[in-house]
Amino acid sequence: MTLPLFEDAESGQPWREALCPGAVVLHNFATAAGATLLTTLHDIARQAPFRHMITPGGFRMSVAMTNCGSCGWLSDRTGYRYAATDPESGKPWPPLPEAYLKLARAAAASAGFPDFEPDACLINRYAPGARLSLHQDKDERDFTQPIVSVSLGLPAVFLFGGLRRNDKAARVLLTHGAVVVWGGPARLRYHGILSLKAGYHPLVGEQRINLTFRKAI
DNA sequence: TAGTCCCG
DNA sequence: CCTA
Repeated sequence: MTLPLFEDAESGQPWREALCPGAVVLHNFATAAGATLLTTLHDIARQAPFRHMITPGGFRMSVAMTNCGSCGWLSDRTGYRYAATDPESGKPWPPLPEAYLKLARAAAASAGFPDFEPDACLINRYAPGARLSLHQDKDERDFTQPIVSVSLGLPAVFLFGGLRRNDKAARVLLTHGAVVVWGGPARLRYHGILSLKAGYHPLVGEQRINLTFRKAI
């Protein structure tokens, strides 16, 4: 339950970094589970391929996305929303694997959110140069449920801002296995990812994968 | 006419 | 620029 506290990011040992009330980074929390998560990811991506969605403004997102779970996050010209089916195939999104659910619940509980029941997992793939500018996650119904974000592969700089877009954002390096959990007073904080720097990760290759768990409905 | 998770 |  209580995670050991280590100050050495390179040790492979878990350690926690508090960002603000309601938000914490659990470094190396998912490092051991990484290989299993990625094997399962290949099955999901075969059923629901990664695609570059279009924002309501008509712009192509640099991050490639897919989903698993009973609903998935979508963006197109008409706006942002959750939907039970993949518009590319008309079929339901692949189910949320039990291993994903267990990891998300464990991370949430470790961060002080013991009753997290995610129904959506957005899967983001960052190639070098891909980024996500500052935004809020506010398409979900219940803001008492936290956000759980799992990083795999290449490291990326996470921006964690305030409740207004112009609030100064903290910068946190998220390496393979890091899990960020934010909820409560931090639930609607702006966040984003800086342009991914090229590199090679032994397990994931030349990319970064992010799994974002949410209770959408 | 507000919102906009784009790029510069 | 769109659309809601």
